[in-house]
Amino acid sequence: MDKYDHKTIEAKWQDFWEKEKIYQASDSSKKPKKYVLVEFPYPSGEGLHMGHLRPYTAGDTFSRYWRMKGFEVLYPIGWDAFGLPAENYAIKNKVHPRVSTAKNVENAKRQLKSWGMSFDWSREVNTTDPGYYKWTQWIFLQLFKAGLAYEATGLINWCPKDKTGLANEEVIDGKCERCGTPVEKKELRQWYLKITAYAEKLLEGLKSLKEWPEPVKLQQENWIGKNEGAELEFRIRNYELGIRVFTTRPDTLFGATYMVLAPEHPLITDIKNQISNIKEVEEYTENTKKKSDIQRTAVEKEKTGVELKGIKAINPATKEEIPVWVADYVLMGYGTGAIMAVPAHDERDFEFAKKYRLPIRTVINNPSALPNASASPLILRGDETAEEPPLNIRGDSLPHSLPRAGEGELYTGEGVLMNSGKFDGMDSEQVKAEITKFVGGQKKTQYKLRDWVFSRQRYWGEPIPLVHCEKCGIVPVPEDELPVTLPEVKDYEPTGTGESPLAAIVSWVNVKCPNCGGKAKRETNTMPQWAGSSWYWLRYTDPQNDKEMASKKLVKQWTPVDVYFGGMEHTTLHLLYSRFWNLFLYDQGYVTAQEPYTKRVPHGIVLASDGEKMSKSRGNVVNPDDVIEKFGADTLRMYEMFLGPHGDTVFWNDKGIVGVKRFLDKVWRSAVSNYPSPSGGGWSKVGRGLHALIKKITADLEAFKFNTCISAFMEFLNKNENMAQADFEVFLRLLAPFAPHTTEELWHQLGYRDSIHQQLWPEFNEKLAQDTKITFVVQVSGKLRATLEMPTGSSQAEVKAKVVSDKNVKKYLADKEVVKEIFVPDKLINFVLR
RNA sequence: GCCUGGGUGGCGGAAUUGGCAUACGCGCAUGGCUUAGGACCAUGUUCCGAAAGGAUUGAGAGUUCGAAUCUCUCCCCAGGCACCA
Repeated sequence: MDKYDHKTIEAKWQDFWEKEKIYQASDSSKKPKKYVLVEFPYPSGEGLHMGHLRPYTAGDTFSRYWRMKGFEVLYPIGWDAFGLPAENYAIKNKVHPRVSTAKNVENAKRQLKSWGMSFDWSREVNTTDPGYYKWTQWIFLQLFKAGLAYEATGLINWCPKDKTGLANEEVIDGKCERCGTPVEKKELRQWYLKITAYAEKLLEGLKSLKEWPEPVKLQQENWIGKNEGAELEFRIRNYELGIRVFTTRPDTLFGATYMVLAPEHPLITDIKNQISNIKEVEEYTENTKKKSDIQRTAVEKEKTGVELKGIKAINPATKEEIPVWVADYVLMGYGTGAIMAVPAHDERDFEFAKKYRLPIRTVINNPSALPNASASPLILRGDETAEEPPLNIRGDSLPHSLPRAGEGELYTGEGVLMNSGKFDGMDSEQVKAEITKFVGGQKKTQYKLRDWVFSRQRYWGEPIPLVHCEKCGIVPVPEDELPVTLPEVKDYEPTGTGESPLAAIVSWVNVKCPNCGGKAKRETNTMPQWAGSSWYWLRYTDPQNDKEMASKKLVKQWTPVDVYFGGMEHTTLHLLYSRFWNLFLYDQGYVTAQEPYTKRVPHGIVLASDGEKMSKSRGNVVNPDDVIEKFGADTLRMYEMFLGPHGDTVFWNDKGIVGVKRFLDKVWRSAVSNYPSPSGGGWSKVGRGLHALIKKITADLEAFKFNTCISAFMEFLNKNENMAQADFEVFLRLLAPFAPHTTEELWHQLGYRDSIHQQLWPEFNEKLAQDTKITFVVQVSGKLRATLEMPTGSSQAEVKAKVVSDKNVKKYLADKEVVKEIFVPDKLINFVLR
């Protein structure tokens, strides 16, 4: 064979690997372990796409590398198969999701095998398998028993197209994460997981994740959104209840000239009969409800609000009576749903005060503002108690006590207090605690993270294993009755009323209470798709266990995951959720690692060559199956890596692939023409360069710089087309994780019987990896004037002696005085002229 | 608006972290092989210039013997968050 026939060869070795089971991870191995994880795919009808190839190839290459390094590597795969597409397909075509899913799994599995992935198929899991979701339900029950799952009625995100509630994390830019439909707010009874109880631990844990990329950690940190401040109470005039507010700036309390309640704030209904313009207020709050989140939070939008006439709050610091407003720029979901407004020191309050002519009182001195008010006559300072009152434009003195409505200056920084009674002259940063104490408030930590809306009004998900009993209330299904299996339904169509299609299966819904035996109904909501993936890496360690989620011994043996390849888009979804579940299971003593993933390696997205997302409607999809048909898996894998750095967005471009194909053909030709018969052993004359190659490939692999590995291979082969056979064998071993089929075939052609993937990774000798000669850079005043071949380790004197005789350099040095000479060993010599 | 990345030939990208900018690949050009080729092989290919030489890493400044790399100002692109008090 003088040409590499990828179809025959790749199929042949895929069968061989499967038969020999060389990629199965052994629980009883004496070798040190490594756990390589890739995000398991959703088996869609379209099959796997280029986007899957990127992390899977990286994980595969890495697994192969670690196996050759002598580790027992666990590289498992499974199916995240609950979810909407299968269900929507069922609605349309009346095919049970179980059936279509099985078909899609079959196809995706064929694809993964054709890519030459070294997965351990004996550990395959499927989230829709009752033997799997039994344990998803079991974990839910543990959360429930720990008080971390609760039912509540509240305003939640609702996707009108998918007809289900959504978690906060599933709303991207105000739209449904799955289908892109603008999300609405709906008042619904929902199950929540109290992820907020783990806010601090999730934040704390990030600090221990030394091998996570900073941007990923930062994004999670921002999502959790910790904010330290104070909770203060403002009394309402002639009323027993007060208004509690959260603020990060208690130091500006003296500047709080009004208050704002969120439109949903319960106080508005409580004091309804004291509000003289209640009609106007209710009209406003009703209007707000109708608006979508997108409309409500649009930045360009001008702020609106209505004053609660007849209501006055009392600023606890100044004892002044201040107006109370309702405005939709205050959100019910954060803090207490009410704020103290300090227009002089908060941008939003400033804007609002300007519009509605509310008083703006400066209480923090802006150190960068000009001290003399007359120097900037347009800026009015409010009720400063300076001895000489500031001047307005006409030069008149201003009234002393009250700030002029709607006029003033905005300054949001820290500084020295003014107009703040006994706190005047103190530093704003230091005075925060004191002022909080002065008005009887408390220090308070707020998080932006919200509890996880955990129920979905859809069919194709794990049933929530709870029962509603008329007498006992909510009762968990006993653990020995798990799993609560999904019943067959006639109609998958979501009802849209906030009830799941399961509610219509009377025979399934009506049960006896496990507690009292009385009449009870099953919970009919299902879990979100994120449930199954929140613990799947644990199941891989012990996938057949029907007594436990996974045996503690095996969990301890394999976890944490050493390296987890996946997408940036899961940073505040799967990655956050699974860390939460793991932390919980850790606290309960079921898992041994506090953090599930030691290292996270994100990949860039694969876009079409037109720079757009690959999509059927655009017609720019490149199907990996077609590329494999034409070029083979090794070429596809290597080209995908060669496109660009693993973390970068890459554009698929059909044109460049021939470069990688040519390289592999060249490897093939080189082998077939140079080494027709088996022999081997020892190092040869190109050994030096080869040591350098081993060093380079090893280092770049460890740093996930796959693209430069490929260049290094190409460069080496270009220079050493006819290397000695022993060297070629080393070259093949280095290339094996990248081109598993080609290298396996050539390895066997060289006479070996074992798989190349079970060979050891080549070691390099540091001394031999160094060049014996190096090219010196000769500069005159920092400009390159010559280069010079010198033996490694040459001294300054040796280099100089050789350099000054160089014609070119002489020309530049003639009649000039050398002020300074810079010598960098094995690199450069620079003559600085006057 | 805020927070992250990033900006290098015609294109994808490389540069041992302050020391030969443009490796490797695509494309293109010329030549070879071929009945033919959009196959393969060889050579060349940052820009200006006939050459000597000069210029060049988004723009501008600075530090340094020396800057793609460090500092400052500005512009642009991608991603995340966004009326979060």
